[in-house]
Amino acid sequence: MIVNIGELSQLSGISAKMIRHYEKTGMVNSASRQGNGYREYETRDVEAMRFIRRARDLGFSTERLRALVKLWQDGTRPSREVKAIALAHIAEIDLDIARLQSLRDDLKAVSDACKGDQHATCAILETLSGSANR
Amino acid sequence: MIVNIGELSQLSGISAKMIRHYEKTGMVNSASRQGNGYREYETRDVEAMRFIRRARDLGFSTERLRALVKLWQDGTRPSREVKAIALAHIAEIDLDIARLQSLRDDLKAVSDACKGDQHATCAILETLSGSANR
DNA sequence: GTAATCCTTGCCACGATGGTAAGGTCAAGC
DNA sequence: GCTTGACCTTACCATCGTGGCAAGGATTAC
Repeated sequence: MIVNIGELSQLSGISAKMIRHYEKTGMVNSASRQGNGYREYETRDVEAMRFIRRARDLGFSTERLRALVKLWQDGTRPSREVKAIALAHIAEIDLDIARLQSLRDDLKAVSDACKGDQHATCAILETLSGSANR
Repeated sequence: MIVNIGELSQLSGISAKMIRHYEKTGMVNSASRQGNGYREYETRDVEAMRFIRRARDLGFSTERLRALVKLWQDGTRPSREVKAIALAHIAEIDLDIARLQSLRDDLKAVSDACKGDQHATCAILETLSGSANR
């Protein structure tokens, strides 16, 4: 089954634009071309692009995605290497969550101090302008 | 007290680069210039830039930051408007956290299924390539 | 033959920030 | 008075992932 980029896009859920981008930046191998210059893809490429979409949906960065694709293509990799990438990604997300949570708590505290009525006096602005917290 | 952009940068913790950027994009009023073309700032401007830095540290987007600065400068705003911006920001962060948490859980589940040893068989790659979950 | 739909490449945009380059200005030391 | 170094100015480019648009070629359906 040979498909053009549009169909690959539909089959994988990745825009044609991004497929070309992934090719240009070396995430996937360059597609072979038909006589008219159109890229041609076969089943294996559809699988690869679906792989990439699922990994992308799990939030893997381009860099890690690149490594994952490489390992996926290498039938002899130890699963340890794959897992290491996944764990690193999880650790990063945990950090992001903690950071956001702390930010959220700070923000909540600041916000709670503000009455939020029709008066001009606002604890939030006071905190931000430093008149309250220093 | 009149200071140049470098000193304003030090006093506020915002790079000179970004101060110019904020001016160009209308976040703050254009600074008046000295005879030599240098921007000149006074106490009020230092306060404004500190205000911006604190809000930025709390993760406010440029758009919301712009609104906050405006309200800060308007002595007659009802605190309700300020609080609305803060609450919207909090709600957004809550969404971000929930999204990350869900992502993290999915990732953890996928990762846990992988032995992570020296063998090539890898549940993570199988999940991503769709051979396991559909 | 024409219209519609695909494909190609290339350039510009986003948001927040940093880098770098090329040049003007100022203050201090000789 | 001249050099040096630190500061200031503007302008352009880069990031990262994605979309948009434009100009043009190819294909397909009528």
